[in-house]
Amino acid sequence: MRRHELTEREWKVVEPHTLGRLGTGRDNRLFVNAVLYRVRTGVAWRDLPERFGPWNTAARRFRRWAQAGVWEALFQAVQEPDYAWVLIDSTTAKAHKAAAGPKKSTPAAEALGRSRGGFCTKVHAVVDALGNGLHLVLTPGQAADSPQLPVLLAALPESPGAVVADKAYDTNAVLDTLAQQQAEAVIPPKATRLDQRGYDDNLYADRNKVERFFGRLKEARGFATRYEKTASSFLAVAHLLAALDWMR
DNA sequence: TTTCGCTTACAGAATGTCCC
DNA sequence: GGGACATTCTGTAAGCGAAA
Repeated sequence: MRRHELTEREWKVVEPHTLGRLGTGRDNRLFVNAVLYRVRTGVAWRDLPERFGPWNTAARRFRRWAQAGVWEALFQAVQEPDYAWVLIDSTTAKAHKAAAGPKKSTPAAEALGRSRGGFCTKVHAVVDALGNGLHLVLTPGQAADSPQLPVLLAALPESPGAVVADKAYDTNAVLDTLAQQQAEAVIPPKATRLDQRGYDDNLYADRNKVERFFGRLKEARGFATRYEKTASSFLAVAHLLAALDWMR
């Protein structure tokens, strides 16, 4: 087995979710390994090693699978969440110049925007009590964090016991959402709040798990820097990495 | 002669399209 | 699903004329 390739155990999990008819097309495992190689090393599609076949074919197949929801389905299938509490945060991925969105779309529609650090995409995530990814959302880099919290929670099949997030999420709208879901808000109040409400600081100390989740994903150069023009392709990269993170 | 500002051409990358 | 090629985008370098 070469570096970056799927282990036997990982392939057994991934294989049921792959597309393609038997007897046609190239080896699905070889293809998934090609995607992993690219995502983890950050090489351009056209620089894909020859052992993976024509780069163009692999690139297009990756997009087809992304549009068919294969990578997202895999991400959802591997989850065995602990909803005792969830942690929410965001990170930014600087966009490579080649990631400028396709002409038929707009930068905002492809989750691209200017922020500190330049042209970038913001990745919002909710992870379970053990620090495993549950749902991911992309927005342009300048987008605020707090409006995405309800979006992330709405994607969960059940309401968590508590939600842990940093001060950026201390808004009335967020607190209302959590109250409606009967989830404890473990969010420090902003310094400007007149009501400096208390929160469970022991649980808040657990917030590093979502930071570590991003850290693990960012070990892949293809996630730390966005090379994809479309949001769907970049989200597919994130889904694949988050799925493999569950198998670690 | 140098500097500035503008335009143009090109390179390099991901994605789209046609056809099989 | 695959092969070949086209399209579209940004950054950069080169070319050019005007002004200092």
